[in-house]
Amino acid sequence: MSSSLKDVAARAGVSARTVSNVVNGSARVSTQTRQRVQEAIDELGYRPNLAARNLRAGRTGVIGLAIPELHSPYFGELAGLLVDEARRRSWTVIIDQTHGDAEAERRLLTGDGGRAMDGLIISPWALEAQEVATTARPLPVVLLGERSPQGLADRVAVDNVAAADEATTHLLALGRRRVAAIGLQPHLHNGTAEQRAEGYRSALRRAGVTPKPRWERSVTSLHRQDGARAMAELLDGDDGDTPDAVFAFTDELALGALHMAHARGLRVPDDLAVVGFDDIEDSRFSHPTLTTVSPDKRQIAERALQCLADRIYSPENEVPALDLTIPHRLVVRGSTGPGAQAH
Amino acid sequence: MSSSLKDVAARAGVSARTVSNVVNGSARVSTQTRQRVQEAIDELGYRPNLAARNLRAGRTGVIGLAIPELHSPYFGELAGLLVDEARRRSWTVIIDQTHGDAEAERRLLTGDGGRAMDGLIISPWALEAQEVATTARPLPVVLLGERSPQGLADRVAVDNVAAADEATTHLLALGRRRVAAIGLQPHLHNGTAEQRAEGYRSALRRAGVTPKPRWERSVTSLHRQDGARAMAELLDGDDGDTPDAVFAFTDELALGALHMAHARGLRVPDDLAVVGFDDIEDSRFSHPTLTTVSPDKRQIAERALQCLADRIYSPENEVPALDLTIPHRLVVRGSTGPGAQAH
DNA sequence: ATGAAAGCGCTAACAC
DNA sequence: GTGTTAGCGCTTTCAT
Repeated sequence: MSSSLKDVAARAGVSARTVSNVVNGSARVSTQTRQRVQEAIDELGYRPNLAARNLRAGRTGVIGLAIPELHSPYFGELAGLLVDEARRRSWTVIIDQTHGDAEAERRLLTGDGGRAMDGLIISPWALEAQEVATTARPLPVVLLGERSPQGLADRVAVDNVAAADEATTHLLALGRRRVAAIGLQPHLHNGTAEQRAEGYRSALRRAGVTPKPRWERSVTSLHRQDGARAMAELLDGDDGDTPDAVFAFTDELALGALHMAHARGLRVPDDLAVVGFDDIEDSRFSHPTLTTVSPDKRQIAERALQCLADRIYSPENEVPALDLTIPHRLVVRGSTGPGAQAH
Repeated sequence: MSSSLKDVAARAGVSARTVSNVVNGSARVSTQTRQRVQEAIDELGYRPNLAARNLRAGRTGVIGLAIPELHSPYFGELAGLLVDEARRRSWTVIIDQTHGDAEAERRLLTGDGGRAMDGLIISPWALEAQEVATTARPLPVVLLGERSPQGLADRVAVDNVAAADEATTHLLALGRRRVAAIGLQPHLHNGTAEQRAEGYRSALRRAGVTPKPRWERSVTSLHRQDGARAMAELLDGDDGDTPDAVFAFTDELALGALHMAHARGLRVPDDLAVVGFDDIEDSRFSHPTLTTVSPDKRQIAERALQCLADRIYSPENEVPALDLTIPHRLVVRGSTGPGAQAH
């Protein structure tokens, strides 16, 4: 098997203590001894055993990342940024996909891993934010997304209501009046959908447009095919009152809607203007390119890790839970670009 | 702090041994004792400490997953499947993004983690497969992708040459003769690009078409913008000899090419037929939908985990390294669909 | 500047 | 069926 600290000590003719000091660069060791120890380390190919180190230190250097789905572009991009940022801080990331399942979300929180991690970043779908916060205790947790833990834990999110309002207002400013929304999720008490719907409605009302229930389409999940299906429902309306604009609550939904619009022979943006939410990579290359709300994902990742670091390294600072709002901006592209002005 | 096995033992009035047995369900324990212990566990909210368990058992229950980039759809989808499959086998996954950087790839192999994992799944970009295999020793490793470790470790991949040949042959069968390729990476000695180029050329030759250097476009990375740039180069050819078909080595490249073709006013598939590789979700909803080579990703994930499990749990079986070829199929969609027949 | 030794929480070999 | 005990490899007080 592989060699231990004791082996190194024996080989270098010093005590374990000294080897430990060399490895951790902690106390002062004479240059001569250090060199001898280093040689022994190299010769033996010694690697400190993390399990033992953690057992002693009571800290693992590992954080958990619980995310609904890795394959969706938004979460894929976010996970990538979070992993990189964690690495910068010398943390290892264990990742888990919850698929929005309550049991799966609880699994990590109840420490199924057994103090296997120092902290957790979670984007809950099924669980109430408050349940997440209380269940996790005393594990430091940062929540990502719309559901507020009401001061029981740190949270990082964009202002969804404002962002949805902006997106809708943008469509209205083009002169569109029959503005539909795709992405409600009444079966989930999902803050995301609710907040975006709220922003959508408030923008309509401010413009003097009465929200129309038929134009608010629900979806089961947030993927392209759900968007395509919802778009089909909108176009199949028998009252001939089809929308001239759509605000989709995610880019994936918007791309699905775009797909269906093409299939039905609609011209985008002339016949139908479309706005999405997330600014995933695809949206910059779709046909037409997609106007979308762009949250600052990098900042989400950085702030989330910063919060976690503060909780882990300074638990004694009983700082009240933070609620960080990350900036976003509306990126105007082809799907509402030139040609989108209503006639 | 949290309670230990010893605390539980004291509270239940039994020895540590018995508690351990209850927790692990190992030896037989009288129903009465078990119940008493269970109560103590519940009351104290006891959770076994993983670090200690690992230290004893010499096994961590953790596997590593080293992937170039989480944000790219192909790797995002694959990572999702791998994580789910690992979970099914009760493994925890620590994830790392290498960004195709040699140092980053080596980091995990040299056990920077310090036996922090029982095995590793890696999709190398920078490192030679053989270096990966030898550096990792004695850590069990499964390689994903095109570079062969020459029997030094297990590998799971699709037959790239055959797949690229099929894709190209499909374009030729439509009557196209000016078939370009996008995605060569001469600066990387990347098996992927080389093998796909080989399949592309062999298909051309078999059809009596002489491969033309100008039609083989190199890219820096494999993303949409690289595909768009390469497409622009092809269309900017001053000899008027522009291609009537493109085989892109990844779907992302193909989608970028599609984007540029639209921008230049080309009709796809009429003016230009396009085939990609990977079958990412976007390709089913792009405009037009993308014909692509679809590797069986789920099977890649399952087989990779199976290999790893065999090495970890039965290291004594000195089974020679496996080289598993995963099935793929050509999925024909709009980008080479009706209308693609050459005139 | 270095050594000796205790002990982190757990499992398993050995008793009974 | 259950108790006792010896470490797993490391860090860290207490000595020297």
